[in-house]
Amino acid sequence: MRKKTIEDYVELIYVLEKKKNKVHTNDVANILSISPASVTETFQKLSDEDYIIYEKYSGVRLTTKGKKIAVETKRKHDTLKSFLMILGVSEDIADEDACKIEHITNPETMKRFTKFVEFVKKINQEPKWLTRFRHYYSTGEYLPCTIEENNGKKSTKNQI
Amino acid sequence: MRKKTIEDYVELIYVLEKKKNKVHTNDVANILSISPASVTETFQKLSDEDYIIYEKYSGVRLTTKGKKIAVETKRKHDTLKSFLMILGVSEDIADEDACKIEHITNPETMKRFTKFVEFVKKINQEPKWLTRFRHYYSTGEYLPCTIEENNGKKSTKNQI
DNA sequence: TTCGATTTTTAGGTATGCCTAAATATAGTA
DNA sequence: TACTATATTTAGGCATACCTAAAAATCGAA
Repeated sequence: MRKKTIEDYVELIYVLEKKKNKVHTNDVANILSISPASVTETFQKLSDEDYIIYEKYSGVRLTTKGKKIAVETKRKHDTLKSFLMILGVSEDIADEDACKIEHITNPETMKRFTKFVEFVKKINQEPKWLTRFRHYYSTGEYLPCTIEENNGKKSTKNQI
Repeated sequence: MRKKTIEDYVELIYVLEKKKNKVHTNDVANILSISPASVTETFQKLSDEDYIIYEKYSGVRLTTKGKKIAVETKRKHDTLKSFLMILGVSEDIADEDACKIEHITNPETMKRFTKFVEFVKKINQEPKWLTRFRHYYSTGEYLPCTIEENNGKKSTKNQI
């Protein structure tokens, strides 16, 4: 796997803190699939830079600064995951890709994604255009938007 | 800037080859904003791994293998850029973000993006739902889809 | 056709994020 | 409480992608 960023660490610590109070070297090492020794090194670095409070052998907690980054990153992650799933990406892959994309996108791009997710979720059902997209994705067939007229017949007059 | 991948190099060489026949150390160094010495190192590595044909002091060309990667990467780049621009991201930022995202997304995700771009571009005008999305983005106001009925009046009955 | 300017390569160095092995601290149980 | 198992840290090492300075090759103009 790619090298881990500060954001990866604080986001993970943030998630684990909800369950465990203190987050330990081994917890992080197992999840990130790296050696505990490497986690210790990074804890020292994150502590120097004031993202976490770290005392040897006793686990870590986020500082205010660390928590801020964590919350922002988690929010980006969740938005990206929703965004990808709206397009039909499976949950596992959406989660993986969100993990990678969350660290690199421009704030403008991120804002577009956020608004897009909001836009799609404004109404309770799946929007018709999205249903048509899914149909196009799986069959290759492009259906024009058919509209239920008052008389119950369909029309292709007003394509949307 | 982040460390450059093999894909970054071959994609750039591919683009430059169209104009220059042979691509030189300095061309690449300037564009990637790294020292010519570093480019030489990477050329040696890419040559060892059969992505480019490299002879000292004489520039490089892509091999078949290198060109294949380059074309794939460029296609991903172009698709991502279009995708982001459809959502309203400005061209410059779309280009930058495409550069980063192109290296990391799962093929499934990439396929969804590709199909989405196709879907939107199937018809000549901007789809109505997309117009409504842009409106929502810039004003925060969620307009339900209004349909021109045969009698010329608008209705919000059939929301799409 | 030679010589100065430019390009490219080589040599040597730095920072970082990972590793393993060994040392040390802590925790749980007898 | 003491001992063993587990968790953590330290020490030393490796690979990589960058760097600068200096050497070497090439180019182009007089």
